[in-house]
Amino acid sequence: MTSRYYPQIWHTVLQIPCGKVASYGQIADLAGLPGRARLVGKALGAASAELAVPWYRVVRSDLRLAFLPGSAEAIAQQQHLAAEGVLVKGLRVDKQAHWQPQLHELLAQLHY
DNA sequence: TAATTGACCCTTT
DNA sequence: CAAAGGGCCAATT
Repeated sequence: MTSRYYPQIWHTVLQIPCGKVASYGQIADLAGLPGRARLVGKALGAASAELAVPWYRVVRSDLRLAFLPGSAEAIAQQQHLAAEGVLVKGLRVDKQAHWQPQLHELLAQLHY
């Protein structure tokens, strides 16, 4: 992996609480890379298993999964989410599971 | 160096 | 709700 951006993207994805999901664009913004949602996808695809990055907690902005419905990846993602109690109604994740961090929460994370 | 490619997003029809 | 069109930009070829 050659990108210098991937580490900060992974770090941000690690911030998503268990049982919650965030969108690619959201992660890009929080990682200080506004407008680079696509890069987040690349970074997740490049993340090795040892990094234990919760890639399955990242979905599209409309809360639908990024994978083709029925694909192996989509099914795996649904299983991971189900294991955390995130319900998926139809093709999209329940809005209730959308991570909406408050400013004070983010600031707390910056406690170096 | 130029063209192509995305695990995307937003607005408008 | 579905599709289209335009925008985005690092990585890859």
